[in-house]
This record gives sequence, C-alpha cells and structure tokens, in this order.
Amino acid sequence: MFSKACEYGIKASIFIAINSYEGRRVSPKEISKEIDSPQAFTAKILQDLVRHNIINSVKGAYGGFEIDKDKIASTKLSQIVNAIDGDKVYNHCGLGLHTCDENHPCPVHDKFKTIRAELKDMLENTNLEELALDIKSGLTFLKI
Amino acid sequence: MFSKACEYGIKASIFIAINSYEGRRVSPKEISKEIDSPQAFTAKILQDLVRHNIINSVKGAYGGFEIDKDKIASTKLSQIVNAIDGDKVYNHCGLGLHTCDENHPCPVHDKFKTIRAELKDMLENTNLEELALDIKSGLTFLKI
DNA sequence: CACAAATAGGATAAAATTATCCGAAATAAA
DNA sequence: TTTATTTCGGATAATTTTATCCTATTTGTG
Repeated sequence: MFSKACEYGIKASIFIAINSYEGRRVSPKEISKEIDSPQAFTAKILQDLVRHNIINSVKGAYGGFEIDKDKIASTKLSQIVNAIDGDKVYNHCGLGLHTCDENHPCPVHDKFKTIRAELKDMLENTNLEELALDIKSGLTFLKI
Repeated sequence: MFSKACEYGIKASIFIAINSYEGRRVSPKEISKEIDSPQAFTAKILQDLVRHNIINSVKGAYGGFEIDKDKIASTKLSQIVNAIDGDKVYNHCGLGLHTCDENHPCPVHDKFKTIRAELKDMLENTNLEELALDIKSGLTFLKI
C-alpha cells in the first residue's frame, strides 16, 4: 500500500507530534528507536517532510524536529502520504494502464473506484492529532 | 497496490480466458503485445500461474497457454493476486508493524480495517469470467 | 571566538523488483 | 526420426527502493 519510506514518515510524524505537545524536540536517533526504523534512512525522510512543510527542523545544539502545536490537528494523513509517495495511491490505475478513467476503464476500474475513494477519504479525514492522542492513551502502538 | 508482476498476471489471465473461450491457445508474445508488457518477464509470470494451477500450459508445436473453459467462472481475482503477491495485500499492516491486530493495533489499524475488508471481499468475489466478458464487449480495456 | 551538538546533503552500498537472454526439454507434424 | 515450434528454467542485467556513511553547515553556549 505505502512504501517503507511512507510508513516511517507517518510513524515519525506521529512521534514528533506527541513530543511537540510537550515542547520537546526529537532527533532522528530517538525517532528511529521509537518507531523501529533505520536511523539514517529515517533522517532522509524527515528532511523530505521538512521540505514539504509538514514538520519543522531546528539545526544546532538543542535542535531537532518538531511540529507547530497549532498545526498538528490540521495536518492530514494525506499530506504526509502525498509528500513521500505522491498521489499514486489515489490515481494509479489498479492494473497499471496509463489512462484509466470512465471513458477508458481497465477491467477492475469500477470495482476499485469505491475502495480508492474510501481510502482517499480516510487519509483526508484523519489528522495527526487523533493519531497522536491514541498513542498517548495507549490505545495504539508505533512498533512491534 | 499490486506489484507490476501481479498487474501483468491479472491482465494476462483475462486475455488467456478470452481466447480459451474460443478454444485458442496464446503465446507470451501475443499476450505481452495485447497487454503491453515485457515479453520475457511476462513469460516468467505465466510459469508462476501455471505452477499455481491457475492457467494451463501446453509445450511444443501448437502449444501455448489456456484455461479450462469450465474453470474460468470459478477462478477468483484473489487467487491470481495470492499466487503472485501473496497475502500481504490483506494481511500486511498499513504501517509495517510485525504484529498489528485488535490487541496491538497500529495507529491506522481501525481506519484501514473496513477498506482492507472491502478489498479482500472484492478480490474474492470477482471472477475471471466477468472480467473477460467486459473486455469482449468493449466495456473495458487491457492496455493504454 | 571556539566548541559541541544538530540537521543537511552528497556519495555509495545493499536488497528487492523488474526485465532480458539463452540453452534445455517437450511435443506435434511431416 | 527429424524438424519446427513452444514452454521451462537458470543466469544475468537494469532499475528502483531501501539503507548507510561521511562531511559540511548551522547554531547555541561557554
């Protein structure tokens, strides 16, 4: 469904959000430990999220990654996915046709339509805040 | 969603089904031309489908690939996907956790649950016959 | 200013996926 | 039985994704 990079990016964003609520910046080392991902690779993905304005980085001593507190609730899962994997989750034809639409559908176009729409809807209506709160309250987990 | 190999495998199966209704065997060359895929790679995937008993191969002159006519309607899309991509489409955690279930859910477990179930349901309730008929009647397409 | 602590970014490596090539084996027909 | 045709299967290559390493750059503190 998502690339490894995207999986790491989502989990990292959630962990950063949790810590940003407490005013704490986190490093790639802490993050990769907490989400069980390769550190250097995770750092690359964080750079990408910074470039896409999803998270914030502060260089130098006492630096690290953070998210503006008042941005957490309005950051959608779809933005993270889009930043890392692009729009192929929504737009790529299920069977890889270059053009696949109502006028020229692939054999599974119709059957995929609702599923794809629901996925899109879910990603666009899920925000970082709810995901972070579930982790904090021990309802969900970032690793294992 | 699916691997390239799986996309090719699905399209190839549909094309073979169409021709099997007419009692015609088809070669990797014809298939790859019709579904716009690399020939040798497609041949490998066909071998895989043969090993998984989804299609049938006949070696030698006048040989080729075919599907038993009376098997087409009972062959589910899920069987093809499973043969090539395994069960990860259904079972792999959305965020890559090794264990992700009701007792130990990842942050998006619940939100993915219905989507994943629908996908599974769709794949298990779509058969080769309907896909082949749609192509034959010009309703859907295998390439471009 | 010098130093320590961080992220940024380029180069490279490893692994997985996608793709190609070629000879072996099987089979039908002449 | 020979020949032409066709799948099978192993070896290899190309590409993409995943992952690592090292140096440069930035920045706060003493």
